[in-house]
Amino acid sequence: MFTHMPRHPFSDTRARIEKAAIHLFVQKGVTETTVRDIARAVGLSEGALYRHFASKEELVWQLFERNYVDFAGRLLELAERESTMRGKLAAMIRGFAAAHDENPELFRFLLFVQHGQLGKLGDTAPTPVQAVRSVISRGIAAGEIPSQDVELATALVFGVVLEPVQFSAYGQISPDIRSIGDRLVAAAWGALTAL
Amino acid sequence: MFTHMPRHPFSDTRARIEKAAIHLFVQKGVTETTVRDIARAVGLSEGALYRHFASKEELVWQLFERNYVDFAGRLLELAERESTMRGKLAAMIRGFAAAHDENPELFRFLLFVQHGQLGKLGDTAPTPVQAVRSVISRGIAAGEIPSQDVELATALVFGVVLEPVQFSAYGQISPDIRSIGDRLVAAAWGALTAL
Amino acid sequence: MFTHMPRHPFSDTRARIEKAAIHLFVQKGVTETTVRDIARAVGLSEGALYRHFASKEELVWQLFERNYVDFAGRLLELAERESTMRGKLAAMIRGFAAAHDENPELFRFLLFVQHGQLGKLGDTAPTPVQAVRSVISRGIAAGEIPSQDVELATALVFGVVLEPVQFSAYGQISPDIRSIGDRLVAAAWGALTAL
Amino acid sequence: MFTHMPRHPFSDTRARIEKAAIHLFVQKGVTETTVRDIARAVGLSEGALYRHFASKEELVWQLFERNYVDFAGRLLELAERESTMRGKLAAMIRGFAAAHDENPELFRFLLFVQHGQLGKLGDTAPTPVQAVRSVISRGIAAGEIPSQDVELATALVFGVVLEPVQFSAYGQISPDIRSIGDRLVAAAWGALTAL
DNA sequence: TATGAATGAGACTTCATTCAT
DNA sequence: CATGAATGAAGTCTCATTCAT
Repeated sequence: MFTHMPRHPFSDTRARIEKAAIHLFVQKGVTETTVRDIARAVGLSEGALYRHFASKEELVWQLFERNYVDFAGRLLELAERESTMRGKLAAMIRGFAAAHDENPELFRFLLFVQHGQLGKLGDTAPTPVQAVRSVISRGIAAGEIPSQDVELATALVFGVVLEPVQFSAYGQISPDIRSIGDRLVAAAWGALTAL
Repeated sequence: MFTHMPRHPFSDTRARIEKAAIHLFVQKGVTETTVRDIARAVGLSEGALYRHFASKEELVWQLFERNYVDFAGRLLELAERESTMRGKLAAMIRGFAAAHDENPELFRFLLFVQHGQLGKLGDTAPTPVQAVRSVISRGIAAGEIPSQDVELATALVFGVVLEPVQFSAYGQISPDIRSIGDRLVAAAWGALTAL
Repeated sequence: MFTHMPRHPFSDTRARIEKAAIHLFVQKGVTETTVRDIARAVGLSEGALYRHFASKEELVWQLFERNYVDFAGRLLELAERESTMRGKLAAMIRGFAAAHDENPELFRFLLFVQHGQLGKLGDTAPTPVQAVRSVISRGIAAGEIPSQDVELATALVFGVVLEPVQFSAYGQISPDIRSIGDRLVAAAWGALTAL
Repeated sequence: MFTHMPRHPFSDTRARIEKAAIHLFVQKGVTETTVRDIARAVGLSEGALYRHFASKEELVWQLFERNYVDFAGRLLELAERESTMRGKLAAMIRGFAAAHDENPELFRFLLFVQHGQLGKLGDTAPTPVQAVRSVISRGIAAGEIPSQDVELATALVFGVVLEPVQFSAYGQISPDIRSIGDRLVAAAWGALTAL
């Protein structure tokens, strides 16, 4: 009772390209993924891709920028709902876990594969790093968190959250990061307060 | 009656190639580094490189395997000198810091650039991951560390140690990781014991 | 009770395509002009162009053939009105100037961009070259023009007329070629009679 | 009694590439000539060409610039040897003819195929156009040539010289331009002085 | 007629690797 | 051991043309 893919109207081609690209980028790396790889995965000719993206580089960049900024926004929203700094930090950590579990490949693409591109994002664009740093900074100012190097503290939180995700990619650790959310929050807090 | 540089015997050419290769691999990525890049950096012709390495892939692999296993060995040695699990863990974390500070590019190459190759190392080869996991595992058995998922605990320690190194590559955090050794040890312990 | 632009009848779409094509062909060259370029310039989709022309090559060819033969006809007519060979030659030179000034891009397209296609025009088709050659030939026979190689003489006349047009495309010389008609006639005659 | 092409020493590969390229560029046009065409003509792989030229564009540009400036220099030298302006002009016209006859394809490449690139040559670089214009300008100042628009006069000379070369490419006119040198000189002078 | 996504051939270029010298 | 021209496969991208809508 459904028709077989409309030709153009509201075509989801672009979305399919993006999904396939992210999958391949995470699996093999960006440079190692050829345009042909993507085209095949989508079931399209190579040339057809260029109707949707100006270049491979552009595709990579758009994929990163849009989603990275979106993710940062999500984190900021989650933090705003909480009043204490600990609450904000916990909410953001659970936000990381949720983002990962909803779309593990996108998460990996943003946080691992393309994290090197971070420098290209204008200084004003909101980033997850800034979101976390800001809360830590205010937590220290408010006396909720022991006085310490803010940058290092931010790194510790990121390490506690991201490394388990890395490990989960190699087995052993469950890919269901949300289920260990409490543990990650506790660990992050433990790392921040153990001086 | 004076000695010239010896012609070939114990030539340091190979070492110079390795150093240049690691530098470029860390800076631009392995795939993005061409054989010509390496040849130029060493001041050698492209063809000449193949007298020293069978292929680019081989070069990468040897660079990784030898140094990774060496590093694992160093960590094990450091751990052996300590009696308590906490002591062993602290020694290994300081070992990470020392290894980084001695040769930051090699450290990054092993832990970030090529960590994906980990799977290719036969299961029996000693690795830093195993070294840390083993100590944590025994620490839990000995009651020194609260009972918990060993794999996740290992990931937490790695995160606490590696993420600050990542951050240091982008500025802000000092590249002198040894100087924050105590802080990293405390943070790792805090993460492990905060349940 | 008012007329809208008629839908298709005598649609000027084809004319707009031709004009845009010539403009681009002269500006960037035929090969360098893409079908998409033309479509955009006309404000039409790429596919739609193919309702008007079977192929890009066809478009180029028709543009050349039709206009080139028309131009030759015009020259012949102008020549016929004069009785002396010098008069005919002068009329034709002024015909070149007039044709240029009326539509410089078309003129350039015919005489510069596509002059290489001349060979494809069946030997019987009238061409500007034949028109000029014929008059010179008869002028020599009639003793009005000194005896000389007809082909070379034809080339000289073309050179005297076309090169100023070329120069006018790069500035310096006024694009109003008609205004230097007398000078061109004199120069051509000078070249033909200076032996 | 001769060896079969030395491998590298004083290899003439570059010269062979240039010759083949010019031949093809003149025959089919620059855009219409593919790198593969050139490679085949030289008996080389496509990739090998890039050891000798950074890009097709670079090849075209170098071919044009170097030879065009050389040619201009030659003309200037020829002109210097004469004292009268008419003598200088005649010498230059014979210089055009000689340059053509020595290497017709190079001549065509410079004067027809790539003459559009003229604008890319810094304003200071000597060009054949400048050489001719300068002599005409001085000839007018000296009263040897009737007063007239210098730019137009330059165009007339170029037309008288170049158009016969164009015609010779299509047959009829002999490709031996030197043999009609006197005629061209006379025609040019006739065009300049017929007011 | 018009649209615009899609195709497929082919263009330019890069690069790991080989090999005669 | 070293050189560097050469190869051949592969990669990114363009473009004339087709076709379902």
